[in-house]
Amino acid sequence: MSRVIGGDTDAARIPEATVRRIQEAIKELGYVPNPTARKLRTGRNRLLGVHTFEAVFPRAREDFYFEFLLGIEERAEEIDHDLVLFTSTGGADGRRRVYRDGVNRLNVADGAVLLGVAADRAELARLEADGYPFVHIGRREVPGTRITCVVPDYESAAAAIVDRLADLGHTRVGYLSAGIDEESYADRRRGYESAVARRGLRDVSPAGPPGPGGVPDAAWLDRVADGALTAVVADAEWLAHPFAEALAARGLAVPRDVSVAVLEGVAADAPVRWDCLEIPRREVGRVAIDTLVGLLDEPGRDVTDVLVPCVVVEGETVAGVSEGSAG
Amino acid sequence: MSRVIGGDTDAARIPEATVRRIQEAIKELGYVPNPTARKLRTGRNRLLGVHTFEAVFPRAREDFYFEFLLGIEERAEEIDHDLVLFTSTGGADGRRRVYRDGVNRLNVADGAVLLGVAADRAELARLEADGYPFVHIGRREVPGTRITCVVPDYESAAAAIVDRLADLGHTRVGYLSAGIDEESYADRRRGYESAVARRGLRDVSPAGPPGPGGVPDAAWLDRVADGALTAVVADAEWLAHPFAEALAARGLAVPRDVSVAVLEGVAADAPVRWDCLEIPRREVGRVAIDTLVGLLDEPGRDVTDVLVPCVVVEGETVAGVSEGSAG
DNA sequence: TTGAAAGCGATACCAT
DNA sequence: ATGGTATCGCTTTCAA
Repeated sequence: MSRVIGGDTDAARIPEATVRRIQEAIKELGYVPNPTARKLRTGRNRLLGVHTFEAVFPRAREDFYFEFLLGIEERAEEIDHDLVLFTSTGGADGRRRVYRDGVNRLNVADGAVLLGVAADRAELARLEADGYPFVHIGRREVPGTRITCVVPDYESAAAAIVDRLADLGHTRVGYLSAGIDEESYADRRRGYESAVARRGLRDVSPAGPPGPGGVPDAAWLDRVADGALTAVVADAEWLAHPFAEALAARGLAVPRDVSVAVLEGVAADAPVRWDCLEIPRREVGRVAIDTLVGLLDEPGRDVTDVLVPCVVVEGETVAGVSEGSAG
Repeated sequence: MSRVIGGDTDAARIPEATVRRIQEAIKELGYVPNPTARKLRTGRNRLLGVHTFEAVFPRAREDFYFEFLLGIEERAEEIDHDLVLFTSTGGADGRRRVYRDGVNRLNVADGAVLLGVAADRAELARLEADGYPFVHIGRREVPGTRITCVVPDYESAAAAIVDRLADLGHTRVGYLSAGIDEESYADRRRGYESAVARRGLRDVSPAGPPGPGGVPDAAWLDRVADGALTAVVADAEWLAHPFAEALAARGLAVPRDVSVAVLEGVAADAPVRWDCLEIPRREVGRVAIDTLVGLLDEPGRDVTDVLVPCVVVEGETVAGVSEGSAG
């Protein structure tokens, strides 16, 4: 009977008469397979979990989760899976946790997509150790653990931007770091540095982290004003903006004297049309689902991080090297 | 052993030593209860389904689903349940269905909250017939079936607005109907009519449905211009607006000559600050969860529709009867 | 080809 | 007080 339900009719070579007989009986009795029992037996449910370390809907209007979820829902629907939203809070601290007094709550779903700005690395490690199939949106590195991440390809994007600067004739460039010790920032920096080396550019970045408000080191700014570099790449808009203002205070203009590119997405209606990245959040969500299902179909496979390309958006803050610039 | 896990330690009067012994064994072996098996056995999962007849996230920015989901997630989290988002589409037509070739897909969850502008009544009826525990947000009446709905209390709200008009001295009032044959509109109308009767007011509503663009019948408008009534209640803002403009064209002003109240929520930044309702969407979401869980805890209970009060928002379009009005 | 039976993991009841 | 066992509904294997 399961053979008929499972659709193995061809493989098992069941007489057509029998198939019809069973199908009629099914209709007659109003038989409905029980997904829970099915899951207990086969381990599959067509349920994919989504675990966010913060509440989703209250923030859905904001960009961070929303676009990811859009892609996740979209793709899940396409491949005929449902989504389990793990919402119930774990501890009294309000932070959401995967494990509630030792129990992995995600277990009802075949696997899960995890995301959140404040992912708990200990929980990720434990999840991996338990062999639970999951994918994390955004790179999270946990020593001694290989977790599968789906990540915007910041490294390539940063390199592409440096390449573009080099193509435009810039030879002395700098990097405005957010000073945040997080994987995605490390990715950007790595892309920048490898491209700088490859193109034989001179790196004239500020030494320390930015001051309060994202204002760079004054001494370094003076060097920039003296023409020490002609282009700058910034981790974030909140770094680029004070930088541009500091330049203006010293009589320099963007992009006339210094080109500036931002390594993150910038709202289309921002006051300055920065050259920036378009972070493919929706696509990342879709890819996360596909990666997760791949993991489920081939449990043994060792999946490395999946990179989703970023689009480089040309704005009004990058230009060719001006004639007047000191060599 | 289940006794210890289930926390029935007090009831079963198990020696403290044994409890500790088992708890240590649990930790030792890394035992983790399997929610699927649990569900199979007990029928409960702490999973609540959310079925929308359209995709949620793509519309999340819009008001319709968003506020409901906010309340749903919030309350589910509070009572320690997770949410299953039923996203996978049913047929090729793109419409989402509960039943996919006969299988009730909601069965993985203990029960479900259904919502959607285009709810499929046949599916609701079948769900009810199958004995699946669910709650519908918004009133849906299906002949021969009692489905539990959680609904904004439009009827009382409409009555309250009429009461307020009566208190302000209005004796001749009218109702601008959207002409939509839907339960929530019927609720509003019923509230209006019962209050009109109770307060002994004269009903001077237009005869037919509004014309294109929500413009009322011209003959009726002329009667209004002649002072046939002093207050109007409208199903929706798109009816109130053309009405006010038609009045203006006839030299009448709102609320000087005619008071107008709208029986739905109006955006706070709307050009006109209508007297209107505040539809408690978030609270409706919360109540839906509580009602559903109540249904699960007491399967036999026959729950009637649950009404969630609307707040009447005072704007600038309702005033007392002016002296000059014809008696 | 078809039917019978074992087992997935947890709970609840009935023996001990 | 504790250990054993039937049961939830399904899939899969093994016999007939």
